Amino acid sequence: MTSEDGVRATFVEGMGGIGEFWGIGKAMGQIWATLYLSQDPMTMDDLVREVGITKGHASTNLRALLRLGLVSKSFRPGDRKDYYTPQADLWAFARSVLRERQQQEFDVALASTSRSLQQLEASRAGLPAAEYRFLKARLDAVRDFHGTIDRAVNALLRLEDLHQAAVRLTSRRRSN
Amino acid sequence: MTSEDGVRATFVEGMGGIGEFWGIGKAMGQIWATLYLSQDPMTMDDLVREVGITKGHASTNLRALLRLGLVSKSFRPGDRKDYYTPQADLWAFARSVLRERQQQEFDVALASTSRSLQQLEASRAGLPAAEYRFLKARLDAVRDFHGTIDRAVNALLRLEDLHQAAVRLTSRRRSN
DNA sequence: CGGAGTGTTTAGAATGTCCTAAACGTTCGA
DNA sequence: TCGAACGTTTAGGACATTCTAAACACTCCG
Repeated sequence: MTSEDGVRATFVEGMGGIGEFWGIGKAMGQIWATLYLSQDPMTMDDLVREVGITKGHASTNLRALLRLGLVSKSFRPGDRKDYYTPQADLWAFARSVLRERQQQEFDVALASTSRSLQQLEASRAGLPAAEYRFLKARLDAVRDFHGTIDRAVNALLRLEDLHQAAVRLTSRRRSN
Repeated sequence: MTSEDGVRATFVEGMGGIGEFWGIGKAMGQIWATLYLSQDPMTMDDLVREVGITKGHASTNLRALLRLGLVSKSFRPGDRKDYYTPQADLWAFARSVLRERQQQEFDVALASTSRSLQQLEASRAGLPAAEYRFLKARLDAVRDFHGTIDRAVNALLRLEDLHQAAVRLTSRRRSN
């Protein structure tokens, strides 16, 4: 029980909240935060002790973190334990999370809108012309909107240095 | 039961998913979608019928939608019903949702990180110098990161035409 | 072999969120 | 004043999610 424990506890708790908020779960946030404030790689047992979750839960969440590239695993000769290291580059971290969310969003949104448009065309004959035009215009607007967002996010994700883009965006040059 | 019902059902269901995904809830997404595909303002009873939720639930979610500016309310002389109209400008819609999330995120993230930093300073005397420097560096990195993101999002929110920014971002001019 | 050390899987408990049903309050017109 | 129309609030049920506990599988070493 050293004197910096409060520091870690506060930060870990906060990252738990952020993890929930961004849809990656409280435990994942807490695990990542714990690793992030550790000078050395940690084992699953270390995490079980420090985060206060069970081994099984740690296992599941570590696997998810590995899949997202938010944590990496390493080994030591003559030691059967796995050692975990956090992705400490916060911009890479953000890119991973954003990429994941983008993927999910894209699936559901694109599917429903384009399917609606197909159905609209299919039933065009049975509709009043004004109704058809109205629905077409609205659904097209959604599709265009989504397409633009999607391209913008992908452009962001392709930037090797997201940080630079953010700084540039912040510097309020009026470009017109 | 006209032939375009499938169109609406598909889209409404999809927006329900998107609402969940963005943390505003399924019902809010569905209600907004229903209004968006209606040529005329709708009453709460209309929505109860079309979306298939109860009056109470509709009431709660409509209030939330109003608060976020995603829906607006109007009246007709000699008619006690409230009439609801969707925010049909999708860029304004996105701005509202983004603003809301930004607010929440900022609260939790800033609070935990800066509190951690305070605690770190408070317990500085009892810490090995190397440990102090390590924690300070990591927490500072988080705070800087968060500050940059926060400024970037606020810059986006201030743009009167978010669409233009997205289009510009997409057009991949190498600016260095 | 057998047993200790490590990580994974799973059944179910705990928790939180969403939604309904119904009571309630208010306003308006007969 | 009464009752109908409309919207709000609330108690609780249904559901999904998250987490625990414990069984399980694998590997290595004595």
